[in-house]
Amino acid sequence: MSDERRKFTRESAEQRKLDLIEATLELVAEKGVRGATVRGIADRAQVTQGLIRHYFSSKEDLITAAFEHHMTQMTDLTFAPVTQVQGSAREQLRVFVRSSLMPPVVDPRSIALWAGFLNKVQHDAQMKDVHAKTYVHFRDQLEGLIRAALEEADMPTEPEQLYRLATACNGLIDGLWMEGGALPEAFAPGELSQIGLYSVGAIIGLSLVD
Amino acid sequence: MSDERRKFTRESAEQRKLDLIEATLELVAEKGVRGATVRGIADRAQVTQGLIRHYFSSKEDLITAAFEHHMTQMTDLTFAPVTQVQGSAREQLRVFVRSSLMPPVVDPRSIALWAGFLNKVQHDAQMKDVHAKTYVHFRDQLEGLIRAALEEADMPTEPEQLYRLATACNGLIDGLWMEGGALPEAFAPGELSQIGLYSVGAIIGLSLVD
DNA sequence: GAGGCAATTATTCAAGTGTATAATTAGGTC
DNA sequence: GACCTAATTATACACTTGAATAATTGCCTC
Repeated sequence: MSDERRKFTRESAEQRKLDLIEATLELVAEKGVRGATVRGIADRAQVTQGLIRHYFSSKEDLITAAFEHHMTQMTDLTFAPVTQVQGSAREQLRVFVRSSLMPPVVDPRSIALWAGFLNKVQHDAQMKDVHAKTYVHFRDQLEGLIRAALEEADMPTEPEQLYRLATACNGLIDGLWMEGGALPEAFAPGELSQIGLYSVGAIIGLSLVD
Repeated sequence: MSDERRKFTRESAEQRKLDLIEATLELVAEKGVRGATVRGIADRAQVTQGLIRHYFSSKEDLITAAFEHHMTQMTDLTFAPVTQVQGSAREQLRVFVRSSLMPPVVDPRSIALWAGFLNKVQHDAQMKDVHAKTYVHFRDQLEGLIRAALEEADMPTEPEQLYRLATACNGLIDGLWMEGGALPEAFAPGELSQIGLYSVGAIIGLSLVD
């Protein structure tokens, strides 16, 4: 019959896994890890629940894969703007701070995912490792940008002091990121970036505002 | 018979509610809201599950009560040290920043609770309201301390600028608080407080380090 | 275009979930 | 010391959960 529909179409393993991971992230953001049920995920990805077990050995496995995918994505999103800047070290630092405090990095969904995964992160060794590595990477990149900007301005800094500056700026950015995502209506567009630039500049003693 | 044990003992409504709320908070911190089941909560509080319905109209109701209890407790914990200081405005600000970045305010459990409740906060109007009010209260108190310290130092500041300073310091404290709770082993005791004092001082232009 | 096999769906299962209702019993009152 | 009522336990129910297995079926190969 001409109106007979395929009951399903086959997809490549990569595509199907990606579909399942993205559906998982949506649901984790909405309801947390325990609220992201295999049936809910399958529905969201428009497949039946049995397929999940075909691609992932367990729900745990899928959750871990989704977490790693998300962390990689966030890292890429955060550092992409900087790699496209050819300007001075100060300009690179400015771009980094600004883009870290704007959409799409600042986003209620990101916060919801961070919160949704935290329990797992605190209990699962593998996820804890990924989380710590991502944090250290972010902090180290920031420290490198700060060091370059200070050297460029003829303000060489002791390693220990540099560590403190980077930790402080990292905390500031994370805190503003969190507040921007948790209370989106509390800040005007660009406000967080402005506050971030001013404050990072104040902390490191090198103004980042024009 | 002399060895016959009471099958249960009656408690006042306040005590039982508090027991249930504390058991709830423990489980939310450990497993999130959905992982805090009525049976698990009842076990933890050493009662049977039916009793929960006797004191709370639903699990939802208990969760909300636990959240409000926790937020009140955190607020008290945060502001108690300041109220016991009679020193200068600068000294009060120092105490506030320092104690906000030390145990028991900085604590993995607090972060876990924050994360565990976030989903509910984002979806439940009542909880969103409590959350926003707590945030605003914290920010306003901080702004007041900053204003007083700056006035005391003969550095009067425009309201708009003051708002920006308070938001930045608030973000900094929240970010360091989050990192201290999420990565406890990454910071030595007192390290976060030291970094916080230095950075808040840098942001507001009034050193808080001796 | 016929096989064949892996991708996908369909069904089943035991355990856990919140809620509702019935059955006990502790502990104050007279 | 016998009520007697509210606190507490005990039991039941309908539904959801992750996982396991069986049954289909799309699509590539020859």
